[in-house]
Amino acid sequence: MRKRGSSPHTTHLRDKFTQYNREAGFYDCYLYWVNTAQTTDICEFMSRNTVIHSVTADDVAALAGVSRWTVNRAFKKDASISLKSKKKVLDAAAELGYLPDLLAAGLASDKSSLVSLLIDDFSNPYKLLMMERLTRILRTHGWGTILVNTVNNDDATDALLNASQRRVDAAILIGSRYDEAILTAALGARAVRKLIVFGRYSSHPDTISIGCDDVSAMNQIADHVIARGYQRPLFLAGPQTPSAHLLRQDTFLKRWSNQKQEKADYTTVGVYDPKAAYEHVCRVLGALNKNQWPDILVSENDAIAMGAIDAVRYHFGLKVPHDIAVTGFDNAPFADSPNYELTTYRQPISEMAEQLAEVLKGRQLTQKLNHFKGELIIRTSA
Amino acid sequence: MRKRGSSPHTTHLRDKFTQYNREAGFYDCYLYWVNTAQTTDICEFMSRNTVIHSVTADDVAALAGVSRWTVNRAFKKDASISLKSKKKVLDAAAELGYLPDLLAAGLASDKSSLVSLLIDDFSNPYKLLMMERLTRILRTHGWGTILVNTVNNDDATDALLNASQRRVDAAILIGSRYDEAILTAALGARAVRKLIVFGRYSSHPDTISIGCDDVSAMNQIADHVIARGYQRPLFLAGPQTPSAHLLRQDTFLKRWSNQKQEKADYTTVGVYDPKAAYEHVCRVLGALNKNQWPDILVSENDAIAMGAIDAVRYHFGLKVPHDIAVTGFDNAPFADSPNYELTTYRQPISEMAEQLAEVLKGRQLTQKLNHFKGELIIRTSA
DNA sequence: GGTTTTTTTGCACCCGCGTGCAAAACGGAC
DNA sequence: GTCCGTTTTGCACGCGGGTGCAAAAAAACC
Repeated sequence: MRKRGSSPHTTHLRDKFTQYNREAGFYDCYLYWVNTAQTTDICEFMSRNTVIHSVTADDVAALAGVSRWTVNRAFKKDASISLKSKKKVLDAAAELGYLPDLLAAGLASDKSSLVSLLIDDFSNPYKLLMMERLTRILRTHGWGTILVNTVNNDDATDALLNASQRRVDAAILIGSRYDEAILTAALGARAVRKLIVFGRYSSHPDTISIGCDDVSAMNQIADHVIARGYQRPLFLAGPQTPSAHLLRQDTFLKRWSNQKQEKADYTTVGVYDPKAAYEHVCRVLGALNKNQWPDILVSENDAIAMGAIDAVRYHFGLKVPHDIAVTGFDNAPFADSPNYELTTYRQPISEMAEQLAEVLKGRQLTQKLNHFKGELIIRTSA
Repeated sequence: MRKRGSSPHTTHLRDKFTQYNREAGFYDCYLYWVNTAQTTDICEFMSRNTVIHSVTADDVAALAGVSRWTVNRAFKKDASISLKSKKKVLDAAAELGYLPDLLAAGLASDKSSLVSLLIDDFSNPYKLLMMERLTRILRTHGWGTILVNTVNNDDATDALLNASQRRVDAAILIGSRYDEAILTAALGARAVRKLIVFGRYSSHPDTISIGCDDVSAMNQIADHVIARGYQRPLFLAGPQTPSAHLLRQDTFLKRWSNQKQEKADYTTVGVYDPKAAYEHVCRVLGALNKNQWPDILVSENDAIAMGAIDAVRYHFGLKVPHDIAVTGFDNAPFADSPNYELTTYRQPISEMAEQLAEVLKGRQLTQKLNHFKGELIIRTSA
């Protein structure tokens, strides 16, 4: 595709592009983009050029009259390079439409600037929000995000292997069911350099878990439920993975028994999926005498809460919160829809994602990675 | 990290791993995995080993007593290699826990086996479904998916540049607002080798668009609406991008006027977002005299339809479908929720994703990439 | 067994860039 | 102009594996 660094080739490229140089603003926009990683009108820049790939640092070096390594430095911040040659290089690069090849860079430096994001659960709309934040914020810090689908639990290790083949800098788990075995596998094999559990507590050693302070959050919810005078809560729990340690559930139950001197009940839905929650709630409430019914369903997250509301409203024909109230957790998309008006707790995902970027950079600013404070959002569902 | 192919090093690795060999089933599982790309219990395999990275083909070659290139062939299907040496190599590889490095392979072969998936819209739950299918199916065909967030339109070109830096084999657009400029930029600059618009029609030349037969689909919806006897439809349109060519909208309007000898009305929501649709419907219907009200809202997709239903039900206090009916398109998550019970059209995304894989492999089996047939799903909303 | 055909194997060279170090250029003081 | 300290620049070598071809080995044939 490209004859390497051959002088005629370079000359050819040069001829090809010099026609564009006369048009004003061309360089500026390119340089601006390179320097700031902001887009002004690169769009225009790109459409004017016909070959952007297969231009290597050698080509640029030849055109700029410097060595390849100087070209290199021009694109690397904090590199020792004189302003003069930096300008020369960037000019040449702009002329040729050169951009460093991240694949080669990754191979050479053993840093792929890629992370893989493992998700095992696409039925929870909250994941959409997490993906939006994570991809956006990680990219501003230079990381690409490989989305890995592990809906089958078996796939998870497979995916991890794949991740290791791609030399990702880290694997981020935002799933709900990952168990010890997977974590151990990933870490034991050093398939990934860093294993990060995001938005969820993990007690696994060597795993970095970034999440909000579930205890404080759940206590706020409990206090709210108590303050509103509810008497018979039923906690709807999600997947029972050992590493998550049932943190939200335990916290709620403990708080309740401390405050009310009586035990609160709970039931395990097992999946963070509105439909499953719907059916579970139908079954559980259906099996109960009316006088044993809860007056509030405290859900481990919004996905469950939504299913619960649907069940209360459509299966039993009752009113939320009048007959049975519901709380959630996450402030997922649709939580604010008029169908749900869910009282819930918002995790500060953006902050958490920023922290994640710091962790990836190796600067772990704080040890308190699981104590982000979010906010209780009170709507009409409870 | 690793001394390259040095004999003492290899011996060291060998020592390190031979202890595991005695345990039964170890090889088998590894070999099985390598050959079938299926996971049996690689999990266990991985956790037993402590170094999986930084084992190169050279190490394996040394251990197996063959050349590095033979090792290579053992991992490449359809390669010419004798069964005997393949076994030798795979045994050695299993012993060392070797896996080929995709980064290096990508650099050498100029195929990264990576695609980037550009999304500009995280508020439509349908995207969740598309991501699930695409990532899962592409992975079975060997591609990793880089998720690129382009919520800011400006970011799209930036993202495309980034994609080119990563040498992705293709960029897949599943956004809603990508306009000509971006497509042209991407193609003009050859920033990406292939530009694929998925789940949506694109008239742009050089762009491969894979989608269902919108015309046939929308006609089915129109016929259903007519058959049910609705008289005053209002079409709720999404973003007005030139390349999408308003296919669904035009189809519906045309069908209606052909069948009913009168024009149907439409209004432009502009975004595929339930909230925006909610407000838009409130505004539009609010400005109309009751006698001019539509009896059915035909929506360009489910995201809009959901917002429309919410507006009808909660803002105007009316019943769906009794007062105003609603149809959608996509059969997105939540379309079957009791809140919506949306009559909609399901696109065959799995089939489409398989077709995408074929396109990536360069075998474009059919020219009819925009004529997948889905199915009309009739629920209670219309 | 000798010869031809086919399969299998080995190898030089390349992919595009990073790293650490040594040489060169620069700049200021005398 | 010389000397010395400080930038700045150039370079050999490496990252791990892919490609096409030629040599070697195996198989087929007479």
